[in-house]
Amino acid sequence: MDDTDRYAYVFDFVRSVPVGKVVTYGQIADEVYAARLTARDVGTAMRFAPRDVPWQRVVGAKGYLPIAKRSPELHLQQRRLLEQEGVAFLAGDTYRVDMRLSQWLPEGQSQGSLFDEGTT
DNA sequence: CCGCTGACTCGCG
DNA sequence: ACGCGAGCCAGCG
Repeated sequence: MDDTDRYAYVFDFVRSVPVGKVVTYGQIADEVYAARLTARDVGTAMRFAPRDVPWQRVVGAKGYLPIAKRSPELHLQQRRLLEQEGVAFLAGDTYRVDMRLSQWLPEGQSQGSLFDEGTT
């Protein structure tokens, strides 16, 4: 693959994320093996994301929003966009998305929490 | 080509 | 549960 196509896999994957769902940087790096990128590179890729890419649906591990640390403004916008799409945040925490409810799992992937659900 | 930075993660205290 | 440091590797000056 050409270097110029490297991020294209990432962008395409993000575009495939349904409204109301989110994916993590690490998940993308792992899922889009064709791009051969690390989670951090996915973050770099998002800076180059075309306008038609729903960047707000990409979150950090555990639903944390890494952008919050660098740009409070982008963090606010991301949170607002996600809330519009119906993505739930953890109660009293504007920095974390409720991954159990909103993480998008491409076909085939099993959600570990389905087994851990009955914790009580 | 070299060194630093960063929209990340994971592991340890 | 939380902060901190190390590892990673592609951009950028």
